[in-house]
Amino acid sequence: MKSPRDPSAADPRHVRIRDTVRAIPPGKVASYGQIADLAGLPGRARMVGRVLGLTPGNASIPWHRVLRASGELAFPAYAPDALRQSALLHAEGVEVKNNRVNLRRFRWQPDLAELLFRLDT
DNA sequence: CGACTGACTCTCT
DNA sequence: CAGAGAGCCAGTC
Repeated sequence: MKSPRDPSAADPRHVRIRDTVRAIPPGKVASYGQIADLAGLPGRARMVGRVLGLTPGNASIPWHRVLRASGELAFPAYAPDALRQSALLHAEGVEVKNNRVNLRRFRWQPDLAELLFRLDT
């Protein structure tokens, strides 16, 4: 029962973004812009960050697998969120060095078949 | 409607 | 490779 004054929860764009982030497999990462593109929202990288920020930390969404296009974490090194994020990444085998990840090694690059399969189900 | 802000990205130096 | 600048877009005031 959501009031009509709370559009964010029902915004189809937000839903798409969260679904796409959930499609990132463990041990892999993606950039904000990449998620926006895959979600059918090119140019909305900032919106991806916004949605993740609105999402409660206890929600079942791998927010830690999303980084900047440079491979850097979106938070300043040593910030609580950055420490938490790198810990989660390390836990699944992703190396975080100097607050950044080597995208050449850990970037998630789904082909069309994998993408459709993961977004479906 | 205009000004500001920000879990962004690209280009140029 | 670090910094500066500009572009972009949704949300807030």
